[in-house]
Amino acid sequence: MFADIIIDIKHEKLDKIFQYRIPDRMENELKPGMEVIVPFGNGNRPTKGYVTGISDRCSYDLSKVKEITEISRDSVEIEAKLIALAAWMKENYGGTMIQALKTVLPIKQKENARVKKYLRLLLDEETGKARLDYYLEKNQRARARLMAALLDDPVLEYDLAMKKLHITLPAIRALEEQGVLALESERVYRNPVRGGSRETPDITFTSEQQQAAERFRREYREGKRYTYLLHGVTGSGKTEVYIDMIRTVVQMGKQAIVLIPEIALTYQTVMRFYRHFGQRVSIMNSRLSAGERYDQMMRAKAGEIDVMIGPRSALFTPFPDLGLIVIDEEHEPTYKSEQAPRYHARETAVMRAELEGAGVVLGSATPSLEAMYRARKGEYVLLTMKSRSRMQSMARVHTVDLRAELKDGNRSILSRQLQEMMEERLSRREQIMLFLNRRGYSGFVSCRECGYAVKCPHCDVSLSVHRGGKMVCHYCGYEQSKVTCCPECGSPYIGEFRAGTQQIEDMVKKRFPGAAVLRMDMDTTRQKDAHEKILAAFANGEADILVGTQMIVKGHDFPNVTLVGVLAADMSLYTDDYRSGERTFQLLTQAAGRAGRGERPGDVVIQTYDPAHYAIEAAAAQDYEMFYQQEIAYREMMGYPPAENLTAVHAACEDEELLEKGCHFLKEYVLRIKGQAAVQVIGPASPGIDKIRDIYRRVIYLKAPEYDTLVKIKDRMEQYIEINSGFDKIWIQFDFNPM
DNA sequence: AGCACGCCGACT
DNA sequence: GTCGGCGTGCTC
Repeated sequence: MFADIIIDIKHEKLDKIFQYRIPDRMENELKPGMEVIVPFGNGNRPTKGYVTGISDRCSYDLSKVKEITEISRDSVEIEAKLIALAAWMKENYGGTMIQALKTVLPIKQKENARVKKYLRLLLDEETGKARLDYYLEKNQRARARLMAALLDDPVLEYDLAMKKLHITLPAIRALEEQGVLALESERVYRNPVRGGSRETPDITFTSEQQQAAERFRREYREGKRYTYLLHGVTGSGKTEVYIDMIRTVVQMGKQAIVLIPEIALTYQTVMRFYRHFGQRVSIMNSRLSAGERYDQMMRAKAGEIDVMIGPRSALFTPFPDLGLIVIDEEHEPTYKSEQAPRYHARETAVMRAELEGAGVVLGSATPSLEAMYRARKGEYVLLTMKSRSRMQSMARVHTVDLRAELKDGNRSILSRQLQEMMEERLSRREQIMLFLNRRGYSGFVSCRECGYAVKCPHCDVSLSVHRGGKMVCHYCGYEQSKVTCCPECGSPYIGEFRAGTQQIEDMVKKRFPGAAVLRMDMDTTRQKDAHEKILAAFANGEADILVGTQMIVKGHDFPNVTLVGVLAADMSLYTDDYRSGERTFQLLTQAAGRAGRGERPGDVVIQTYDPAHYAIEAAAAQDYEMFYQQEIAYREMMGYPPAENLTAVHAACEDEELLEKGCHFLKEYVLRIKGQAAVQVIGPASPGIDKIRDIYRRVIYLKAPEYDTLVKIKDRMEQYIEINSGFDKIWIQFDFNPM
């Protein structure tokens, strides 16, 4: 028997699998995920490695294969558990073990630079100079170069010295041995959370909050570890409940992870935790450098912190005794990874909790169908909070039928009712949010005579117009100047189609000249911190109206906002994936939740062309149950997740013909191996965008009632792809229950 | 990352 | 010729 092993050395060159023979005495014991000691390299020096797989065949020159020395028993528990988790992820989401390990283990990679290495000169200037002369005389140029540099600056950064001076390790080692310099490494753990007052404010719970927190506390102390789904309407105070639950866990000497969707990682959220847990809270986010993130992981491992707050990746914080994982806004699509392994944080959290004896709390105002489905089946414990805390009442929701509006001659994007209400709010100096339910900003350019749309030559997407008259591709960055006549038919009637946030901003300014308008979209938030700045400006009352896309409806409390307008509620319904209804309902509910967070009650105006659609009706009625029943019936009928399971097999290749052939063979293969299993194979189909950066893309869908069936097919397909060299140039990735 | 190998200039 | 520095390439 042979074991696949990855060597625990952080260097890209070694980022591959090495095979070792398994001695008979270990055969029964050795399992993937275990840490072992193996002889490595020419000197057979004992090296740490992780077992990623076991097989009875060996694909390497047998005479060169060595034997595993031993299983390291004193390996850190934390790592062993994370590796087991990685093995589970690899199995359930596809991809390689290395990819899985990389997502799970805090590997330094090139951000190693944060843990800086320095060269320090140990000699005084005089002896140093003498030394330099000696090296020059001996014609030892590398040493001389290094010595000269050290005389200029007695402490050099290792990386810098290597690159700028063309010095390699042997030269440094030589000087080290001669006692000329010392190789030092300094690790600077930084704590990104600081400042703020730390009075522990008393939380006054509503009875619903009380019930949820108490039930958790009781069951947790009894040693029960469940996955809870905390379904609480916007403003019901979920965060306070999380804090209380985490307290319960921390009091028992355990640690907690709080996952938040990236966008909501706001200063306020962190400060709320800071007030309760002080310096023992740390955060993770993309704004921290990779090195800083690594430092946070190390602090966690060393037991310096109790609570880690961060996006998806914080799920793998190496806590010594993990007690609880909280996933806030559980329904957010950011919890699904876009890179292999394409894991979902919710399922992975449940798995990690199981491996480590921890509990899980999923929180949302609009739970994902998946979570609610499992709760109804009894897999999760459902905790419900139906009323807003702090005596706020729910917003009133008005639906406006845009078709009727158009019939009555109003061609503006603002309905008459919305305009009236806006005027009223402006006169009362209250704030308004206008939400355009649409991704992107300005529309694409198309010809009104022949319908030709200007596309990117490298990608299968329309170019969009930016200020300054340029047309830009968002996928590859391609730019060209704006066309003045149609390249196809020569007609001069070519121009931007559909209104984006920018156009809405202009329009609103024209209609309400006295009002100060702020706009928030991809365009205005491109700079660092622009996001927070705009929101802060709006919260300070620097503007009366905030116009924006999705991003304005997340998180944030604006007590002075009493009117929210959803300009085109059904835009997100017309995408052709099965989650469009769910996404629309969630967005509308969130938008509605923005209104009336202060003392005054709020109003919400939903403008739509399809007021009878159940997602819009349910959002208008603020009735999750009604939505859930309709949506789950649809999913069950169509066999979509969570009722059944779906795998998207993405394939991409520069050669369109080769891709088509490869997909054909893949499909044939699946049809051949599936046997009597209830598997549906759909495609190869277009993934929506057929080409990005000159690389063609196709997708095959596999549908089956049981997840395991799909996992088994994935395993067979991975084998098939590896064996057949025809797939060498085709990039293939699996996506289980894609979002 | 660490080790051997081999090239190339310098010294006996 | 030989010695030693130093870059290169490989490690199951």
